[in-house]
Amino acid sequence: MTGKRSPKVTAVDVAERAGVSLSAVSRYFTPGASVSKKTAAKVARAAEELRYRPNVLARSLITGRSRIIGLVVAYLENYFYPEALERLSNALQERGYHVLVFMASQTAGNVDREVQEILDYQVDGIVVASVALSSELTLRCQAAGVPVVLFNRIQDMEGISGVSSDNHAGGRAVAELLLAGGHQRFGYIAGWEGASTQRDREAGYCEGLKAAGQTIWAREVGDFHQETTRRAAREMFDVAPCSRPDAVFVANDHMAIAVMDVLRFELGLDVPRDVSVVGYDDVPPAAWPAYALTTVRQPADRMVAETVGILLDQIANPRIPARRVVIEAQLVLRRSARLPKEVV
Amino acid sequence: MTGKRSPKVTAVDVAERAGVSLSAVSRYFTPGASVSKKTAAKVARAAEELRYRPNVLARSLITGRSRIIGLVVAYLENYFYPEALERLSNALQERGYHVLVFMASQTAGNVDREVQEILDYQVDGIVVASVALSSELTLRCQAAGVPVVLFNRIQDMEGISGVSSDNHAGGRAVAELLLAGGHQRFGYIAGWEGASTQRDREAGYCEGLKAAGQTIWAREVGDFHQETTRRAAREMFDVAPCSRPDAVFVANDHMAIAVMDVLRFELGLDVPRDVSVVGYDDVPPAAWPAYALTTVRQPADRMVAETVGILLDQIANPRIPARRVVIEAQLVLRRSARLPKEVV
DNA sequence: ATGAAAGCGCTAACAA
DNA sequence: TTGTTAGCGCTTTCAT
Repeated sequence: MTGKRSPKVTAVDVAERAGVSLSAVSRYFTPGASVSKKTAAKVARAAEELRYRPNVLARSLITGRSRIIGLVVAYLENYFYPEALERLSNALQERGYHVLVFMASQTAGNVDREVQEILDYQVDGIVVASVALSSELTLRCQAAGVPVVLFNRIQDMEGISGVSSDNHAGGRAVAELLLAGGHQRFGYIAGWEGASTQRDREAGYCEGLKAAGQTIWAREVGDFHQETTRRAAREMFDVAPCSRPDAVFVANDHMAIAVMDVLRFELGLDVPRDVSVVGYDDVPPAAWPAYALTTVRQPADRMVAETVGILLDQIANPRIPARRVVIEAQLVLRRSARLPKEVV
Repeated sequence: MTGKRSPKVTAVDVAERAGVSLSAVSRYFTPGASVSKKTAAKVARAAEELRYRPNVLARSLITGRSRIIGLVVAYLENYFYPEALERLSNALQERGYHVLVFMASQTAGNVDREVQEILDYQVDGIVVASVALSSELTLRCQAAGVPVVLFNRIQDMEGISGVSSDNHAGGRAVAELLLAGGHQRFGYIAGWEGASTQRDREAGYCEGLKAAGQTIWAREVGDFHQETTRRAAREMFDVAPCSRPDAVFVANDHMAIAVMDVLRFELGLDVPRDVSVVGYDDVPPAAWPAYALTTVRQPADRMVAETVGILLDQIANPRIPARRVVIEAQLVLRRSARLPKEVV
């Protein structure tokens, strides 16, 4: 078999061979168009023999629909995102869409160029994971009639849909758990401070502490980044035992795992005897027995389902207003945080 | 600001406003075309005011190049792949390409439908990660003139490029390490047996053992899947101490981590005192101190660079023959495997 | 360096 | 139900 490259087979070729018109071929490949059984059979046969497949790009030039969804994503090293990506892609694939990936430059703020490029591809919709959009860009998407859904982020901007878990309630639940566990000195390791998720988690945590007359005892910033987080953890815990927190809430699991490693392997502390650690997300490694991380579960499946739902609704009917969906987040109790006596 | 959707701005609109011809606009947006400074300025201005951007889909209809690379991927829960995907996408983005993702149905073999769909999008090239292709499909891609590169898999089929690490040598190096560590009973937990990576790693391991007059003492299959692997580990290690392996090579890190957890937390064994564990890939969690997994590093960066290199070469010149690249894999020594005395 | 015109592969009126 | 025709938004000869 030589590597000879056959000339491109078009619908015209199929039409000729089948002895029908170009439109007949087009109709055969358009779901729900009217073709008689007889012509359908003729087209089917010719198409099969010629190994013809419609060119979706040419099609979308006319229909105005590319069946491509642009996805902007930044932190694939946070294992919440690969999982979300897999589910998102699968859900969209089932409905005949596909995902075009755009990696956001790690340097925040530069998402704008990516989004512009996405628009160039005539995508039918955009999912932005874990980053925010400038209002300028938002406007552009709206002008282009391309719906945008923020995944795992909420933005108070007209016309921008968003799906997230209830970060505020989640943060508050962590505070209550830690309080009930009889802890005294509460640490917090923040994610990147520009992120709404980070802010909401922290606000909920503080509010929960405050309701019990407590406040944060120590605070560091980990920027959603493991190395930065390790430094933050050393800063917070490599001190005299009496001034060291006995509980710490870390803005996500990815960082919390780094914190646990520093605590146990660098500082020789026991988790949870010396320090309770709680994360956020419930990524798969949080469930690995070596960590058994108590955390707040973000239901990726439901978040993806909502994201897809909003997006497809808006594609089908552009006049549907933007929706912001906040999904309940559940505490997942494992071994990294001391429990109140009664619960045990 | 109302959500009014502006009518689509085309190159004709820009031409009119700039007082030039359609071709002038096209040339302005075509790198390396001849436009005078004066017209360029006029077009630039009009385009800016109208917020015009070329429609890449319409362009590719003519040029025959979509600047889209199709990626078929299956196991995003193996953290080797998110990392690879991120690097791949970044590398391609730098060269003006973008990745269209196709999740392969978990049931192997059905990749064919995905690849066909990819072809429909007129992609310029295809990367297939972690799965094999039928010869039928391979032929189709060739006929369509679309180069295919297998990532992390090698297939002995004419016209199919592939990039992988040296799985055979890697497996052999593991055997030698374990032998040097003074182990006596060698276990192996296999990945999915249809995978060439799995077969090569096992073959190398066996060969290494054989060279020292040893053989595999116990063997189970984990299918690249954590739950299956946990069962396999119980089967292998929940036996009388005298008949239990004192070293085990697991076909990848994702599985090796599950094995370590079963060993330590279910069976109460110490790693590496009771059992040495070695994995393959060197995914980020392998370096987390809680595992400190000795493993074989697959250099994702180099593998991606080679993949992109082959792909772009073949896109640029379709007559370039398929290339198979095998990249050296390095042993990474951590704490999960006992070391020979001299090395310590 | 520029414009006119042809056409990429397809769908969507419109007539028949 | 079927075929004819006119484009979708752009690039690319070919003249000028």
